[in-house]
Amino acid sequence: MSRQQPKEPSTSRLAEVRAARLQKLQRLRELGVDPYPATFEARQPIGEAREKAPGTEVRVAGRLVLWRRHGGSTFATLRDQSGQVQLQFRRDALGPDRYELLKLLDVGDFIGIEGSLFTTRTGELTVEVRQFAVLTKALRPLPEKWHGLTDPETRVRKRHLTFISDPGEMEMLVKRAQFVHNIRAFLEGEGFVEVATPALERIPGGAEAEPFVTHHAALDTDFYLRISLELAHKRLIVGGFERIYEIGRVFRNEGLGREYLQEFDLLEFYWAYADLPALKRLVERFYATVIQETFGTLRLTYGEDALDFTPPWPETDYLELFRQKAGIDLHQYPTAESLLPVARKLDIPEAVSGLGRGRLIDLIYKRVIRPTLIQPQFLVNHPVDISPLAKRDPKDPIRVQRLQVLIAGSEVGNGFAELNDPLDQRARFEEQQRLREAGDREAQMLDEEFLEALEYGMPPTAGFGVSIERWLMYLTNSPAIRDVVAFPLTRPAASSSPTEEADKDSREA
RNA sequence: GGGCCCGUAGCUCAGCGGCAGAGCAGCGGACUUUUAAUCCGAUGGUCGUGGGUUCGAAUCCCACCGGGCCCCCCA
Repeated sequence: MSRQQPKEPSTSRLAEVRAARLQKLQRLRELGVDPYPATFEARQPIGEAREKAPGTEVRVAGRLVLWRRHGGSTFATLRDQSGQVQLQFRRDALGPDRYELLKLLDVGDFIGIEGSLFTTRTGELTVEVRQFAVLTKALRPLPEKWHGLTDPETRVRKRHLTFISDPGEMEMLVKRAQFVHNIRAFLEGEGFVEVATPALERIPGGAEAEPFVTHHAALDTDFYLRISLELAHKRLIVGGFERIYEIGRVFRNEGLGREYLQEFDLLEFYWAYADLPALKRLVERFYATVIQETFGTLRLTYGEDALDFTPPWPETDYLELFRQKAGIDLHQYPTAESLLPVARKLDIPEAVSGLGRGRLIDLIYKRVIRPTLIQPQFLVNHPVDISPLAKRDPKDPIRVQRLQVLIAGSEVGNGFAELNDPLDQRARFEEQQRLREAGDREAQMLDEEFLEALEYGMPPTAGFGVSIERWLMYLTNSPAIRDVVAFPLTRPAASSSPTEEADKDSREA
């Protein structure tokens, strides 16, 4: 990509370091050493090499992370993903010419080495290097070897440096991979088929959230990025699928916060002919199995709280909860107008007229009630106002057949007996549409295609959804949800910072 | 979007109205079992950006940019 020698920024320490490394690079080439060879054959992971007995020949490769030069003997620390090991280079073993080459290496370079294992008198397992090869010359210095990289902004903007200076950070992503693998394994084992549905939609549905807008050039048409997987999945159920799931990236145009991402992986599954009690049993088993297999235990802690995922989990009644924790009997407040003064009395400034009854209930719930629900539990019997896609409870039509999984005061799973009455669904969309027109940007849009599909008939179906990241955040005791993703969203960096200028110079050269 | 705090060398940090500092890394040198190796020497700055106050600003004030925490909001 870069065509010639990059131009140097005139006045920075970074530029000097880089110039010195470029000179070493040039020198290597003059000596006939390829600083970027294609391969290093027959390498073994350092972690494996460390298991061998002293005297064994090993062949390992990795990044140089520390140098200790002592005249005719040089110690270094070499690291790969499996671990690190000390190297010793000796002038009398390598010969003066090869030993001189070490001067052209820096911390940060990748090298491959061959040598024999021994233990130093201080007990450190070490490879005495017989041969070495440059695998990649690095041009920029690594973060400080002792303090590492602590600036939170740099850590999030330059994730590669975070992983280099703090290899433990990689474990989160490895854990996530295992977690997702275990989720798939469980659902496949239950006969669920993985499907893939479009992220570009004309009408984003299935959740209450503000969507991102994008544009298709050839069609000259705006599309939305999906905010959930739900409506496409239900159309598949209409089509005859009985057990489907997807782990799909969804996008929500909302603020940044410790519990929120702008894009995240949503797991949803739909299960035809299953009712809410069956769903509940499955979800309990699902969580317990996946957690046990990923973490080896069902007892985890989040912050101050000890969480126990051992089934069965308690079941909490939504309306009863309002009576107990807030002293509100929701049956007494059938309209938004009657509920509004109650919300205002609870000191909820966002409660304003124009909001629907459902939003008011949701606000009271999220502000006053949910923070008190710590242990894993099912929240059931939600009012119909806050669940426009769930089936009504035949015994009490103002409630729906829904279950939410709550962990540490947060929603970590949401299941429904899905609404399959096309006329009821149309009426609820129309109510949402009315709220939308009244200014609620998170109210759902009416999706005519979906309604038409429902008119062909969807069998009774249970559905469930959970954010992989939110779930993992609570399981791994992470203070912020961005801690469980590789590259969380950042604002564009200011172009005027010195670091940025240096970056720009090297790109433009 | 609101409140509080932060931004000084590639990295980690001092300095908080009077010459821009240290450690690590880098450069030169000594050193063949070190462990953040050690020792000697030379070097390194748009003090986030812009404006203002002042004889004088990294330091005080204002705005902006970026970040962190707490509210708020969508799993």
